[in-house]
Amino acid sequence: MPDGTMKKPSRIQRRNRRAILDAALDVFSRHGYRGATLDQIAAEAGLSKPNILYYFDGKEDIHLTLLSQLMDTWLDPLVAMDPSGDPRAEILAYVQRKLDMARDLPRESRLFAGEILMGAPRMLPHLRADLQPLFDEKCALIQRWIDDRKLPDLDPQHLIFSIWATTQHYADFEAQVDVLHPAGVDPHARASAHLAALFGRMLKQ
Amino acid sequence: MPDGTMKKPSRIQRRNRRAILDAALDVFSRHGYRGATLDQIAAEAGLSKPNILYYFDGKEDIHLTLLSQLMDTWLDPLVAMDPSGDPRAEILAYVQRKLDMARDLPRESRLFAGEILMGAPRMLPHLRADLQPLFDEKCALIQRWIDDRKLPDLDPQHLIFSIWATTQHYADFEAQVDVLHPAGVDPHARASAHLAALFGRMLKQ
DNA sequence: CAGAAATTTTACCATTTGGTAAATCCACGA
DNA sequence: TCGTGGATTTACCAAATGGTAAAATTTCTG
Repeated sequence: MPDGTMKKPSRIQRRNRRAILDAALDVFSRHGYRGATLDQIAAEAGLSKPNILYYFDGKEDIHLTLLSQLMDTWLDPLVAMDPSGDPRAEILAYVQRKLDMARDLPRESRLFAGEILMGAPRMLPHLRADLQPLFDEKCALIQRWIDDRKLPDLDPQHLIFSIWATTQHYADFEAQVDVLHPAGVDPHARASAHLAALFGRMLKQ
Repeated sequence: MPDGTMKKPSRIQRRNRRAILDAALDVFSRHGYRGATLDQIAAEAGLSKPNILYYFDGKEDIHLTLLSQLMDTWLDPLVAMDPSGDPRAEILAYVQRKLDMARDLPRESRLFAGEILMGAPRMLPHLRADLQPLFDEKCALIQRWIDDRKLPDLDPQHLIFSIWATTQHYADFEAQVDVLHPAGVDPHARASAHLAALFGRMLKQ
């Protein structure tokens, strides 16, 4: 059993754990936690069900491993918001990074969205441990910028909520966007310009 | 079997169908389609499982009935956007109505969100039949307003996407908002002011 | 009230699904 | 090359779950 022990993982272990997590990300993001089955994950990973249970303690272990591993990637764009940069440019760059992530990592976005939508039963501790401190820190940073008259008076918390909502919308509600968006135009380019205008105006003195 | 026939439903039928749909809305919105069980719905409705299958053809029938019945309510705020009203006021009023709905009907919001998030497997026809024509109509209306110089140049489609995203965020991602939002302040009032500012600036000439 | 119709319960069933035990296979270092 | 530990498969199991048949009960109607 590769779990529990602190031995360095073998080549086979690394390969298979990666394959399982990648398959699981696919299946969980498309069907949700309850809708996903170990058989689906096993099939997509090219392994047998007992074999994936050789690498993970169970369905919940896979899900939780995914969530924790992806948390860092997910928070990176916010971490990169630089206190020494120009406030307006920093926030607008953050919007674009988040939008790029929605395009490049839609599975990750939907995985998190599904978990939050169901009340974050398995992720609440992670939210409090990882997300909340970062969120508070960046809210305080924006508030400082406001106090220094470098930004107009606005609500840092709800500004960040709106950035999350508008950018992740393109990944999480892709099915709806696809139905409504006219074919032939690049939704990402349009979204990018639209969000730049929306938040650009909001941040203007 | 009350289904199929066109007889007018009895008092008992109306009462029990309502109880089932209300219970189902609760359970589906909290656990998603796959995560919800007929036993849970039955328990919450105060009926036995075979009894709810006397009123509905199955789990999918309940889910589909809910989605269709709620579609009208869901689209009402957009329908109410008046072509003869003041453009800026109409759109800002729409934002507030959507935000109020996220507060007053969070179960409905999460039900739709879950369905869309999973690729809208049971709702795609409804989206094309009900949502798309309305969406196109209102996009055209906003475009007319822009052409008439009553609104600044903006992207109608993505403006509506952003309104949906920011307002529904408070219902769909409530678990996250609850973790991050400071206790003791009314998130709805703050959100209302924030969104009024965000979209108000966007719509200013 | 009597009978019919509608409603509800009891007792099931088949499938799916997360998970396990044990046998088997295989890679790799001595 | 051989043996050992890691990796994989085979054959299961118990619980959960969507659904059904038919009996029993309640409600409605004349």
